[in-house]
Amino acid sequence: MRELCLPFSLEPHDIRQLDELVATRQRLKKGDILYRAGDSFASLHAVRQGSTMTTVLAEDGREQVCGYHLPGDLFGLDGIDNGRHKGQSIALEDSEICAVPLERLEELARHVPALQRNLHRFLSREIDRDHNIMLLLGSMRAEERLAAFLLNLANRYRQRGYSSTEFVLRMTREEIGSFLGLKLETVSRLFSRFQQEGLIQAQGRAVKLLDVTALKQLAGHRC
Amino acid sequence: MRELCLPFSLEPHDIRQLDELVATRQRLKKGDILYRAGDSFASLHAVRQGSTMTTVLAEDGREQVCGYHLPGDLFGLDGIDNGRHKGQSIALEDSEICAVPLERLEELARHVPALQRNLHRFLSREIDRDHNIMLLLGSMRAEERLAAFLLNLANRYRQRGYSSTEFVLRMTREEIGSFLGLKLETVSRLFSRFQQEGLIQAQGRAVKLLDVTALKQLAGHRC
DNA sequence: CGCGCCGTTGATATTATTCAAGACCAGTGG
DNA sequence: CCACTGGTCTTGAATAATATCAACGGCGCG
Repeated sequence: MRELCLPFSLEPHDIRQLDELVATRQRLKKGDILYRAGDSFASLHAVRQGSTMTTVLAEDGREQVCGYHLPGDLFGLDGIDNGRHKGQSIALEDSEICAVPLERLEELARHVPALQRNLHRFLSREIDRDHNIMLLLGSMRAEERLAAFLLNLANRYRQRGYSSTEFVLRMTREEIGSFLGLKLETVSRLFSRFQQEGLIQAQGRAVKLLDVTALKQLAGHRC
Repeated sequence: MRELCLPFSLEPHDIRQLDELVATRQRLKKGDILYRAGDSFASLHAVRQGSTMTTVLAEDGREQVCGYHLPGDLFGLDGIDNGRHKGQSIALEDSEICAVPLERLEELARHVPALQRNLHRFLSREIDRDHNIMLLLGSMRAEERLAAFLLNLANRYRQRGYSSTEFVLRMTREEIGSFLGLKLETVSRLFSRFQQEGLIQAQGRAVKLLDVTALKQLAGHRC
């Protein structure tokens, strides 16, 4: 959990207590579902290894990808409200996920103000993140969305000490499309076009960013 | 504050303490800005009378409406993260807004588990709400979005004891368009079409829902 | 009373989707 | 080892949805 936001600036003693909370450490295979809509909610989840994707489903079956989570990310907060998950979470590759029981986390937060604050910070960041995605979905064109998506990934890989210009996507074109509010063919065409224009080099899911400046310009400096 | 979610199931004594927190009660005129992006953040806000709209801005000036807040709604949680608001909030009509200092709310939440839980519930609901908007923006067509928007308002007016079928919008066509990821002309055309088809009756911002069933069908039962 | 914002509507342009065909690729079983 | 298969990805052509540009009417506010 050290890499997560929750322990930030906590006393060593409190960090130890927080570590003890992390009850289960679950291994998932690619495609495994961690929870479904309607499942009872009890814990936040943290990616330790691998990656996951969270989605919401409409009644008519349409699906919207809401999040793409890399190691160190915390997710699965929908459901605090009524104790039932609203969306679902699926492993994009073989992954290891930690569960943090909310009730015990709240208990600890009551005694450790810094932890309480970090938890709120985290929830607030999640809301900010969603607002940015709403901006993306509501007012950006297809090419701008993909550019923003790639730059967002670049930043997150950099933060984690990986190459920010060369990485392997774990989502299919269709999943990326769902995340960005586009159809898979549109995503595929954009990858081809970006490549033609020398912005990226891509073969399948392996991507290399060649012209980050141009991508930033496309994305409106939003990343 | 009684109508808000925070006091739900709290002891009278704790509710009194919560009431005392509500420090300022601010009057805003139509168009007044409550806070701007970058302003320092210290309080959550609650609508007591009137209505407000929260937006996020892109560097290039594009604006996305993220929320439309009616009396009883709590908003303005962006900014817990780093103490600065990420978006801005503007009054859509003459309004009265309460401020709830976060620090004191957190202090109280540490001693009142039910309040702590309600606060988390609220943050979680906000995230769910955003995910639903992402679903709307990412996978629904223009007419479906407007139908969902109108039904969402209908529900919220019903909850507040007002007519759920007849209300006055406080947003311009352009603001509705920004909220729904559409251009103002598209919104205007949809209002006209819905009227022609007998789904609604509208003149300007005064709206009457005539065929809620059909609207629900359009929105994919999402409301 | 007039000015400016707001809303409507039409014609046209642009963007993204849909439908369709085929290539590629990894994993499986013969 | 190879052929097969299902899922994924790419690409083209046609189509549909929405945006853009433009003009005008109306209402409300000063």
